[in-house]
Amino acid sequence: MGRAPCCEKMGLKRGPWTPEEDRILVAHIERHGHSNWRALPKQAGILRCGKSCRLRWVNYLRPDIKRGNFTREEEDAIIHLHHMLGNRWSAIAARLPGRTDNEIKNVWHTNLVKRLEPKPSSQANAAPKRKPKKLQPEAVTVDGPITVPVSPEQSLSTSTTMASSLENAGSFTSEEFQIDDSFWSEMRAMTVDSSGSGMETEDGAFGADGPSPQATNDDMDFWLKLFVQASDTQILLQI
DNA sequence: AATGAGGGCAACCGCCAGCCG
DNA sequence: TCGGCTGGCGGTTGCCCTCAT
Repeated sequence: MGRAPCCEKMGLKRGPWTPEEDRILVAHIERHGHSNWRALPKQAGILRCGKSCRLRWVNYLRPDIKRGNFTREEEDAIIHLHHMLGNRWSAIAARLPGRTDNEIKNVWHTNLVKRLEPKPSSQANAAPKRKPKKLQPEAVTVDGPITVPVSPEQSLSTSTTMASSLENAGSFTSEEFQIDDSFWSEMRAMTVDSSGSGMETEDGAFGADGPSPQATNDDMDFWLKLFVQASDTQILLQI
């Protein structure tokens, strides 16, 4: 079958979206929905291909998208989910309300990969060459092993379903495994208890030396233990 | 103040799976 | 059952911004 012609072959616009294009797209979707992405640009009067419109909407214009920096909890969740799901960014994004797969993918490749890379000992304590582009006001790092989100709404405060990831790990179903706001409170409290596990450190979730294979196993154990412990108050587990 | 390097992120590309006629 | 169409996904690219020199 023939591949659909791309934007440039059809004389359609490419590249960054203008505010005007954004406005038209949002207005059209709010009015008519997006039942057919291919027909949408023509109906809305946008000189873009449907794919481009969809991407723009999904990754940027959707009203439920949470802009701004990732909290430490979110980053830890990404690391954990990636550990279980691999590069299934959409599956990971589905468990992080307000975050898109593209955003998570970017964060993974720009921040978290480095965070998880084993650091050479000579550089382990070296100052970063560059300062972070943006500060993260919503994540307060303290001297101890704990980080505390300032705003629950900016962490994973909305009801977060981690069911599918756990389904992949086995034993759980969507209906049986729901995490709500207090989950992270539980987690933080337990993080203090399990400070010996090396999960949370000032430098990162896996300790300043990065994850050794053993650390990776410990990480898995940590999360499993965490889920089981949390089940007393918030989570129903059926094993 | 100028400039080169590096990082972050939006957008594109190409493939795949599912739906429908 | 088959082929075409569409939406969705993951990988990659390239521009722009920031920082160090």
